[in-house]
Amino acid sequence: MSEDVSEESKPRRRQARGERRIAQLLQAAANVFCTYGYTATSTNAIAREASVSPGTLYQYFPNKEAIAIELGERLLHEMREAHGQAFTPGNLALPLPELLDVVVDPMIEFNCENPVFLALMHGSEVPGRIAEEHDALHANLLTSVRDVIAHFAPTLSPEERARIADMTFAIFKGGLGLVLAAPEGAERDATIAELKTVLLRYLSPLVDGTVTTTPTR
Amino acid sequence: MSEDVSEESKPRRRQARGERRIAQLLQAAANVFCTYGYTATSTNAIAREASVSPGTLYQYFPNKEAIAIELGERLLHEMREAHGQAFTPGNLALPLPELLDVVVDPMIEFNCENPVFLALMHGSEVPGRIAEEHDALHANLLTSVRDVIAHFAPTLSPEERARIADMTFAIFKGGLGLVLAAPEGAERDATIAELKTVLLRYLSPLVDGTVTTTPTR
Amino acid sequence: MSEDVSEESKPRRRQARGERRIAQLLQAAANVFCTYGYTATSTNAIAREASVSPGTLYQYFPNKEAIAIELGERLLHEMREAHGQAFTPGNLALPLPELLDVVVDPMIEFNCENPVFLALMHGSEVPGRIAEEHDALHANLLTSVRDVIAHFAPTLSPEERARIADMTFAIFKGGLGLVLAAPEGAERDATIAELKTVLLRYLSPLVDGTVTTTPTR
Amino acid sequence: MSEDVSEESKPRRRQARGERRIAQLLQAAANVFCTYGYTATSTNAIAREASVSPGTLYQYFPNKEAIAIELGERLLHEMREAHGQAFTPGNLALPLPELLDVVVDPMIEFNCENPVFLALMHGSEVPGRIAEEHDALHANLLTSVRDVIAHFAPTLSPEERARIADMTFAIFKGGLGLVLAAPEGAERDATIAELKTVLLRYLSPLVDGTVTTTPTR
DNA sequence: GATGAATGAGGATTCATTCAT
DNA sequence: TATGAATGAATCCTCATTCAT
Repeated sequence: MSEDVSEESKPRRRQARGERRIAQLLQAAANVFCTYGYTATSTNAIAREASVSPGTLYQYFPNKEAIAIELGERLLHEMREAHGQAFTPGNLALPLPELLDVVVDPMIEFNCENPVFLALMHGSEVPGRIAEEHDALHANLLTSVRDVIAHFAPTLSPEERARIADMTFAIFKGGLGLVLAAPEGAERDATIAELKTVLLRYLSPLVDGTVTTTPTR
Repeated sequence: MSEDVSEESKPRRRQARGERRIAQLLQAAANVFCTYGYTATSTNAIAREASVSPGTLYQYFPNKEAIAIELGERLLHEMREAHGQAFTPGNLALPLPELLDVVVDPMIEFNCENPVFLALMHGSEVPGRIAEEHDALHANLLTSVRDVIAHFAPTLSPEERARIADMTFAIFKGGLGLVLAAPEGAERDATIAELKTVLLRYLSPLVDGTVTTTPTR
Repeated sequence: MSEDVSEESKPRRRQARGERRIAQLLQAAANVFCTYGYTATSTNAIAREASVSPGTLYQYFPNKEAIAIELGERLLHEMREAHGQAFTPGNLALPLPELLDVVVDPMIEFNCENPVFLALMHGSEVPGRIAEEHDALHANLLTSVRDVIAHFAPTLSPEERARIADMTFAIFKGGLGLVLAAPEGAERDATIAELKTVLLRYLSPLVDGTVTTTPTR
Repeated sequence: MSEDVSEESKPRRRQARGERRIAQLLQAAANVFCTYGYTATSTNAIAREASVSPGTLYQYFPNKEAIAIELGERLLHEMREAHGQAFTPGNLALPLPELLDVVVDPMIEFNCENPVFLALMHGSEVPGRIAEEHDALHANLLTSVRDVIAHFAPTLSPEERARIADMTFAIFKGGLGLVLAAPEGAERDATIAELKTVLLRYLSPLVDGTVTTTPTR
């Protein structure tokens, strides 16, 4: 009798358990990645942090890279969902200083709450040779930056736009590192403000579209 | 017998041999660090790259970290020796654009020739928790940046100066990553120019000393 | 409640269901054993092949060996049922060439349809140290061979008979391997014929019972 | 001084040690392969049997398969060196019974002393899908058998010769299994004699070249 | 019964480091 | 000094088996 009652609740509960495990493992992975970096993190360490056996981890992920990928994708989703509206047309119409507030603040906030995001983007620490998984995050965010740049400076050549977007993103990542390294409170806030200053000074000459990329030479 | 002949020449030769070994090992380490990153580099790989047995490596370095430290120190020395005059009083009197050329160009050049330098600074990719060895490089270079900042904007509070120096350095590192990632030639040159543009726009408001750190708020 | 309705129909249905499960699992095991060999086959792989959860498998078999044993027993039964009449008195009266046809052909056919049978007999590939499960198959079939030998050469000592039976069986197994390895069609048929030739030439001197076992010495 | 004395003796001694280790590891592997079979043998078990650490094993062999391959090659060499003259022209001129003695006896002897040889040939127990490493042994020995067959029955078609060689080799392997399973002494000798009987009866009709391959059909 | 999550010991392999020569 | 053999703990990953649901 009771077997027939809820033909779906049982599998659902199972799935729910599985989902919880995955979330738990990803959270654990985030912690360990943050503490030791992606490369130095072992799957066993993740399992230990999640208080599960190594076998359990491998029931949900085929290897460490898959964990990083899934974690990155989820964070990206989360970020888009939480702060995706930052790039809406209405905001794009704002003057640059306000736009920076509207765009940078939520990004910073999100990264403060999920410092593993930056860790994943730093990824395999090899400079100039970024691994696939982290590329995804990179590429995805870069695209957004490019779009904003394109909106503000539509007359630039694609190469110039790409270069400016790369640079903007590099600045942001660098600044974000400083922000995360700063103790929460006034110091962190000041660092955030400083980062916005950099971006504002760098990008404002582009706004009217009359400035060439390399004015110093 | 031959040990008695010249009580100094042999030790000296030994020292010379040792120095060559060390240089050889450090060069090998630089290569492998660049290719695989610090964490993923094994001491055996370094020894192999140096065409030396693992035992020999451990005769000169107690562990992997010591190699990175020594490598960093030597690079720092080299850099100071090659481009240390950039910070001489004469140069500091230059207007900012010229100063940037004079300071940034050699730094970039040096890093293009020694890409391992950036690799070491990225170091253990962990954000906000930089390992000892890389701290040294960091701290050392930061000090230089701070000095320049102090020269240009002597009225700033130490905290502001530190913040600006940190940010400047972060920008430089981020830009340097882009430079190294760009293919040599026009693209790389443009990236270098762009980096200088960022720095110029960021720092020029400080020059006359009338600008506060956070104009956007 | 519903348990009281028909005290037999439900258990029976259950037993029937159980039987189906067992058959399904054994079939799956046969497939996987054939493909990867007994040792390299995992119980999880069997369960997957049977589209069943690992837990279900263990509800019917205590471990991997039990699966092999049961599979062997069932195949033995099947074989006896399908081709057991080969050894009936009427057939034993046939002259050797015809008897070989009558005995060998169905055996070959059965093994072509159930290649796992040979896999089980090879079993744990260890020579001279055959595992329990496979021993059963072995012993059982050997007995049949011995009986036929005894019928044809009743004057031989038990030891000689045992030796000849062992050798006959070894030849058959070796030949069967070649048969299964040969592509179906003319090549396989020729291999079968060749196997019968071997057996005929080996055994025909025994038929009149006047030949000793070792004529070459 | 003493450093210069024997510039080769030291490396040589090292090489000698390495060679000893390799021999020791191969011997250990042979033991374990014989006891548990190739598939069920773990590299750790081999290392343990050789009383060395797992790391040591991997200094000499990249993986388990490489051990099996090297072991097979060495055994093949050894066999050829010890009993290779069995196939010399002079022997091929012998009548079949004598030839069998001359060929089979040393082979049997060698295999009794190196039972791992058969274990390697059984290899991955999968029927009809023999792994590469074991193929080498197989192919190599088969070639010898084919050559002898070709010498005795030059008029046969290549297909028939191949089939007869395959069958002869299968018989030998099967018989060899029985020989190794038999306790040393009279019983083993009788088994050897029986194997030769089989081969003699199977192959003697071919000698005059007048017999077709499949007389029963 | 059925499921599939969970386990943890074990297997292959690597690596920082030590040691005998 | 230099070598490279040796170590053994640690890594990634699998698998037979158990257990809660």
